[in-house]
Amino acid sequence: MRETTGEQVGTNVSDTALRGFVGYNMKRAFNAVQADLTRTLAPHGLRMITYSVLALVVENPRLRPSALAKALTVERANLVVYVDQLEQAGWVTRTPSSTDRRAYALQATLEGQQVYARAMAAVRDHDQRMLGALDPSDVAVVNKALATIEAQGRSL
Amino acid sequence: MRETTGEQVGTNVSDTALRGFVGYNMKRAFNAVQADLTRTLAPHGLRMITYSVLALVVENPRLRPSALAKALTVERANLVVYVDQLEQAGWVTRTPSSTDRRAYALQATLEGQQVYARAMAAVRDHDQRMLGALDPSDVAVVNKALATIEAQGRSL
DNA sequence: CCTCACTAGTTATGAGCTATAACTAATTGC
DNA sequence: GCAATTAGTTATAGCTCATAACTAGTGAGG
Repeated sequence: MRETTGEQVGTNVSDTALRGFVGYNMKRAFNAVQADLTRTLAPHGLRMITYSVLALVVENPRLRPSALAKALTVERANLVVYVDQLEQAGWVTRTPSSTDRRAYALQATLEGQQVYARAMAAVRDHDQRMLGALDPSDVAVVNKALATIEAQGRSL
Repeated sequence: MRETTGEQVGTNVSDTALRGFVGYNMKRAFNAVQADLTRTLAPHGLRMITYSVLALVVENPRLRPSALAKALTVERANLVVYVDQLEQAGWVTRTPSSTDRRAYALQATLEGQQVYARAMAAVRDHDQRMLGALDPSDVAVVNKALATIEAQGRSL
């Protein structure tokens, strides 16, 4: 005979109310992804945000910090710190703009490009690891839905 | 004639490499969701995490902090602070366990349940706001996929 | 029954991400 | 030319997450 005065102690804790919200599922899934991605990038000397910054700099030569901040939806003030770190690592350079003396052009050094290429391969593996159990068509649906949700949120 | 020595300045910044990763899309979408949800909960005196804690306490009477931490995948050490805040607000009580003198039983006060009910309604609106543009069948796919990704991540 | 490993809850601390305000210098619009 | 705006920066603060270390209580084996 089980007592009814005891406490919830096992794994039978109900979170059905929260599971109904996409935000809750997103947070839980993202935490798991983030943990694995952080482990994946650490050996390359990168974090999620610095990896993203490096990726855009490689992909968009002579990118301006302000454009970069806008593209990543990051505050310019915070971006400064990320670029500082990449610059100190010798992977990104700030060269004064030839047309606007307030602005800089960001560029990846050769070493920065090599680090990025290696990290990119590791991230690809990570992505496969996280999505291995998913149907490719579902992945497409998820990516599209996430983009839609993002756009919806930005418009508020 | 456009000069080719200028910097990327407009909205034509490419992030196609990153867009291929679910983690990147998840982070961006989640940031948007989080921003709106934070605004939604603030008037109720709750944050995302304290709302989640309150929800599970309401749903699972006499829940133990350790079981709660496990259910939310949160460190016990951090949970203490969240419960402290809910207790100080008068929404949750800690009563000593009758069977284990180390443990406590968490319970929502009447006021806690009322706050939760009001917040729940607001969160439901928020959820609708974020998902309004999505096909209901896609939402189901997304929720299932997120749960799968989460489970995959936890197994690493 | 006594020791020892383990568990529940807690405290303290640090790192990382985000947001905001305030500042300098340069540009642009009127 | 002057005002408003923009680019980059510095400083700061709040929230989340992770870890270590501690106290107190439990439980299993000898």
